[in-house]
Amino acid sequence: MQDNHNRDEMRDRIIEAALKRFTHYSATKTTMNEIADDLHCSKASLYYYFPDKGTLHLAVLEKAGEAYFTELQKEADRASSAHQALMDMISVRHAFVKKFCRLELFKTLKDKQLDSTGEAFRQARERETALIAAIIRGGVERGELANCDADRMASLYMLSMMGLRFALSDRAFTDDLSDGEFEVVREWQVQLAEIFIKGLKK
Amino acid sequence: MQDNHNRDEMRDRIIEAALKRFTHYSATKTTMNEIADDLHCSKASLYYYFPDKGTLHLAVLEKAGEAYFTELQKEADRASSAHQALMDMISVRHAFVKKFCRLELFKTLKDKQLDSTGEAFRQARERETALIAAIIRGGVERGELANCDADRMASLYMLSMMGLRFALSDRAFTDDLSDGEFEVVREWQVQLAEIFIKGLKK
DNA sequence: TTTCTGACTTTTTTAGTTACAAAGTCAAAA
DNA sequence: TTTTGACTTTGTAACTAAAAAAGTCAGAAA
Repeated sequence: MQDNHNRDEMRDRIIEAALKRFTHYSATKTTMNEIADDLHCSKASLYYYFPDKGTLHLAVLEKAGEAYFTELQKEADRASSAHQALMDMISVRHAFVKKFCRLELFKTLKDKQLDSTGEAFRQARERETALIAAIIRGGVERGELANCDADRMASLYMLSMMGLRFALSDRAFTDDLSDGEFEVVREWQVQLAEIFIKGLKK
Repeated sequence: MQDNHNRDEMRDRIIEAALKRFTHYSATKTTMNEIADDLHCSKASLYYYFPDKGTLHLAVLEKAGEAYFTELQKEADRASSAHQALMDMISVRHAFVKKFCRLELFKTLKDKQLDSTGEAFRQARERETALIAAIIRGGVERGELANCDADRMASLYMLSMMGLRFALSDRAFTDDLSDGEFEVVREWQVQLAEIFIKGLKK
C-alpha cells in the first residue's frame, strides 16, 4: 500500500524546486538533473513522481495558476463595483504575468495546442472569462451596467486585453517582456478597460 | 539626361508584375528571375530600377497601401457618423488585409523593425491613426461623442483592433489566416468597435 | 512494499558542413 | 541611357556528427 501523505509531500517539494528553477531561469533551460540536484536526489526519483517533464511543467503552471485565481477571486469579492473589480483584476494579472513570465506559458501553449496541456489552458481561460462574466453580471444586477450578454462581453473583454499585449510587443508570442513593456501594456489595458466599462453602462 | 517618364513607367511595370507574383504566391517565394521572366526582361534590368529586392517589396507595399488609404478616406468622407465611419473602416481593412495578406506585411515588419522599411510602416500606422482621430474629432464636434483626447483614443482603438487579430490567431504574427479566421476576427472587431464607440459617447 | 538510484538507452538540440538556389554585380552591347 | 549574359556573393535547406538532455530499468535501500 502506498502512503499518499508522503507521496504528495514529495511531489510538492519537486514542484516547488521546479518552480524556483523555472521562474529564475526558464522551463526549457532547466534540466531534470538540475532539479534533482537541488533536491539532493537522483533524476530517476523525479520520474517516480512525474511521468515526464511536460507533466511536471504543467503541475508547476497549475500551482501558479491556482494562486492566481485565488488572488483574483479575493480581489473580485472585495471590489465594490464592476469597474473597480476589473481594474483590480488588471493589477493582479500584471503582477502574476510579470512574476511568472519565465514559466513559458505562451511558448508551451503554442506547441501543445492539442493535447491535455492545451486543454488545461483552455479551461483556465474559460475560468477567467467566467470570473469576468460574473463581475459584469454583478454590475448589471446592481444597475451599474446596462443589460447585455455577459458571457459574450466577457470573452470580448478577455480577447481585447490579451490582444493589447500582443499588439504592443514586437515579439508577440514571447513570454517575458521588459519591465518597461509590461508597464506600457498595463497602461493601455487600464485605458481600454475604462472605455469598455463606459460602453457597458447606460 | 534621363527620361523620367519612361523610367517611371518601367518602374511601375515592375511593381505591377511583382505585385501579381507576390499576392498570388508570396513575396519570399517569388524570385527576381520570375519577375524578370514575366516582363520578358533580364534580372539585371530589375536591378537597374531597384537597388535590391527589399526596396521593390517596399514599393509594392506602398502601392497597395496607397490604394488602401484612398479607399479608407473615401469611406470616411461618405459616412454620416463616427460610428458609421469606423464600421466602414473595418470593412475596408478586412477586404484589404484579406486581399493582400500574401504581401507578408507582418513578416517584413518583424525583421526590418529598425531600418527604413520599419519607418515606412510606422508612418503608415500613424496615418491610419490620424484618420481615426479625425473621425473621433468629427464625432465630438457633431455632439455624437463626448469630449476626449482624440489622438490617444485613436491609438487605443488601433491597438485594440490589431490586438484582437493577434489574440484570435494561434499563429499570431502570420500574415495569412484562413477565410474563417478572417471572418471571426471581423466579427469580434465589430463588437469591440460597438462597445468602444458607446464608451466614447457621453 | 514503497521509495530511490546508478548505469543505461533513446530522443532532442546544437553546431557544423555542404550543395544549391537565389540575390546581387559588372563589363560590354544595344 | 538602358539592357543583358556571365559572373560572384549570399542565404537557405538538407544532412551529419557530437553533445546534452530526456527517459528507462533492474536492483538496492528503507
